Amino acid sequence: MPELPEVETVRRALAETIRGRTVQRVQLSGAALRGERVPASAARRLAGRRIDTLRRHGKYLLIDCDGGVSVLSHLGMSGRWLYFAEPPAPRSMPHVHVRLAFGDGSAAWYQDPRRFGIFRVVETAHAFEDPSLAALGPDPVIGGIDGTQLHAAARGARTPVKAFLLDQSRVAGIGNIYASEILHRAGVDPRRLAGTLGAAAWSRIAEESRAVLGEAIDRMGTTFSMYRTVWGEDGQYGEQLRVYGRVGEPCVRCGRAIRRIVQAGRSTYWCTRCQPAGRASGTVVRARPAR
DNA sequence: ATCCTATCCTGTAGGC
DNA sequence: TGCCTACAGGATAGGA
Repeated sequence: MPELPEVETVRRALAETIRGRTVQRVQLSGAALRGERVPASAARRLAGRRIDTLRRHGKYLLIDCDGGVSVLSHLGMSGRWLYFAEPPAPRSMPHVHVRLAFGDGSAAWYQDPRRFGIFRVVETAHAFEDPSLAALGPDPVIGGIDGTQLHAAARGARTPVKAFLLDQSRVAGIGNIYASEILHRAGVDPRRLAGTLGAAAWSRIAEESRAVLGEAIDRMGTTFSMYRTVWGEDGQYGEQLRVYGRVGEPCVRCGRAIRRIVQAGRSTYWCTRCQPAGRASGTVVRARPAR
């Protein structure tokens, strides 16, 4: 569910709310997250720690505490971090797997119905050696990406450009919603093989990646169904989506009906007129000879 | 080596 | 209303 803009929104909100607070008590549901049971030692290592810094790379969140300990968090499809100045009764809210209670009575809870997320306690100094983080490509918002870099990385790649953008080892943070949005704005057919795209297309993709992700962060992300901010609010970028989830609706640029296809088991939305098969390849489309 | 598929889960939307 | 199916923002172990 949550992609880079949603995780960044969560990061900023947690920095506002829980930074500087001291964890007084940690409660675990005991359930496994992504098949990995959160060990009781995780709770022991966090108790008494003060939250110092909140970092993000791609869709991963790092909550750095004093004492050289960090939480590595990934929201999977349905994960949420919620902040409460005054937490509700635990039983009123299902699927909460981690409860951090702070000294001042406030709390941060990690809720994840589908349990595809990650919650690990790692050493801050070695956080990026965790296999999940070590495998990530550059973050388009933190370090930035440019077309030249993407063009070089895609050399020889036979995977469709849509799947290429979803590959977190290539670029970290783009998910299924924003991949469709970026390709629409860049005017690139999602079915094109990544290795066949030219410099101009990659330049547009890099530029639109920054633009789309930045605008989505400004609007606190996209609430398509389950994502919420730490205060339980909807993200507002959904109104700005040009193609995602809009099958059959007219393209905002040209009016042609948006189409949906399935690539690698996931929905892709695109406009056949604004994202023509030939354009990104540099093929010159000649006017049909007059008859 | 590089691809796509199936899979882990629950919640929700839509058809009948 | 209720039941059923399809699908969902992710990642990854497998098989082709």
